[in-house]
Amino acid sequence: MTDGTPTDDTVESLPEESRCYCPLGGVMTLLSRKHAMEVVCIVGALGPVRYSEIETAFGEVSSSTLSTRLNELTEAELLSRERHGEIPPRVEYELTADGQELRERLVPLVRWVENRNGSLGLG
Amino acid sequence: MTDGTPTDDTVESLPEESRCYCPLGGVMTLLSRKHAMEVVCIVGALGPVRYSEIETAFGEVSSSTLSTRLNELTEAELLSRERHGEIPPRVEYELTADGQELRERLVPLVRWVENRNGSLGLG
DNA sequence: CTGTATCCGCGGGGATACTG
DNA sequence: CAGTATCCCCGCGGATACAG
Repeated sequence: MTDGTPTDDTVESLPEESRCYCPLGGVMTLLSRKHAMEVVCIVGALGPVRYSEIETAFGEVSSSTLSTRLNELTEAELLSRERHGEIPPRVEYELTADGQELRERLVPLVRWVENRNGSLGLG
Repeated sequence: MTDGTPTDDTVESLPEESRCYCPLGGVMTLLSRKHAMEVVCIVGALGPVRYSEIETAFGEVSSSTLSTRLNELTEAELLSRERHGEIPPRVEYELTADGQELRERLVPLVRWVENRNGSLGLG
């Protein structure tokens, strides 16, 4: 999208041997951790955002967990951490280019899930 | 897609208040469980598929875990279970209409992740 | 073949306290 | 403010045995 990566994966166009059924590691494992997708969405939606703002956007998440998630995503280069290093400390998180590409794939999924949560009684 | 649900969620068109940063429950929690997304992809890719075929498609997954995942997804009406009830028992899993909608959102995500796994050393 | 039942270990994640 | 360190517990998920 930003780099010419093909994104026209309409399901109909996928060949039988679409390589879906292979062991997914790394990022997929990361994304399966609690609140990981939400963090990506929040940071994407709120733009450059501070730690406490993310914390507030969540109703429920402990600081340790959020911190861990943030580090993992930053480590995976999905998030960038910018320190405006003075006192009081000011740090801003933002999606990297890769993070935005991820979010583009995440948003349709999340929105679809939200709709289902609403229409059925699954939430 | 099959029912007129809007699917044109290009990120650019999303307003600032895109409701991404809300507590996601139910299906999202389910999808965050181990191998859940893979199961959806496998069943989608392999069409009506038997238990043992799914088990084989995974290199590593215990029968209990697979069984649990299958039940959860069926319970959520993302999968359908069809019993051709004789002996030997023959059961086939298939995506429901909802399951296919989900898979449509999952495939771009999964494929993108796979590419990253390949290009970086994250897998 | 298609699962379920049981046991159990490991680690994810919450709470809390504390630091730069 | 922006986290990290620690403790601890729950529950996910693997292994195994067994059932319809």
